[in-house]
Amino acid sequence: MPELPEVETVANGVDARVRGDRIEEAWFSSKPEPMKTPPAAMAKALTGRTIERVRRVGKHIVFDFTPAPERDAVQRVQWIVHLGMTGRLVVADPDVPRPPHTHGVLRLRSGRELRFIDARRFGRMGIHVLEKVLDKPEKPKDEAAGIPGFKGPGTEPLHISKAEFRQLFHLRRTSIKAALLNQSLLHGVGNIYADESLFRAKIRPRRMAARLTTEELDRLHGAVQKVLREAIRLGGSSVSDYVDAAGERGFFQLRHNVYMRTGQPCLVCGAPIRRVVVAGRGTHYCPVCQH
DNA sequence: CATGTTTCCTGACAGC
DNA sequence: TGCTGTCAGGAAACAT
Repeated sequence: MPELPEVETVANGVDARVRGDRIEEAWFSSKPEPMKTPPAAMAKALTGRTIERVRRVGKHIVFDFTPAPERDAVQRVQWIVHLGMTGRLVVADPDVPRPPHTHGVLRLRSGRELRFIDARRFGRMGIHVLEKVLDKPEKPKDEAAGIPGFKGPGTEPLHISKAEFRQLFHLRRTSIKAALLNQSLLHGVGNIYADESLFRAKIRPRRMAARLTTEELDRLHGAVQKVLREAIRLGGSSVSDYVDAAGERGFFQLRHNVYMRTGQPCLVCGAPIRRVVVAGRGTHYCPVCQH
């Protein structure tokens, strides 16, 4: 399931393939509304735009378009895609048959197609309208993220400082696992990387966030960043059917210490990995290494 | 507001 | 073989 490293991999792959390309035609299925923006309105907003850049914000994929003064005067937009659980963005030649559950197709000037495929339809996409950007030419208030326009709900885990990280969690009266999954706090950590980070920080998932010591929070901060960076380097984790824009699988699943390793020996101490449900999610941890 | 619970959706897989 | 039932899980909607 796509979390920050997978989304980053997909966004980079799509960017490399469609940057500078022009959207000649857009189509979206009108199945039980997988979109925040109605399909027809979204197609209209995208048609004729030239893709300037594709990038990741939290678990969202953001499409920026090259300035088009006349259209922008009416409304400047970005296209936001969330892959949900099984969503895939794939660049393909039109003669390659569209797989089942294809819910969106952008026909590009290069002749290729950008396709959105999503079996479970937990994915979401929509048009993000930027506010009056023309009047105020891009004040770079978000220099760290370097991003005008769409912002995720929470803080970027790769950029957050130790102090900020402590502050985010130290008053939370909920399990640290639930807090890590809360996207309005940290934006991008999902079930896999929450479990893997907690293992590396040697913290049990059910511990209440507010009861963690400063050292533990600092350890967790380091673990989250390390795990995410390493996963990005390996192209993400391919557990169910995740693939990048070229259809390639990632390799971080080979480095998992606990996720989906229930009953198997801990790679550090040999104790069997335990699985419980926390915050409604399957949660994996080592009962010996984690306290 | 903060936190917990339910819902959406379908492929995969267990059990008969 | 083929059917039925259960489960997974991100995030929004709803409930407490």
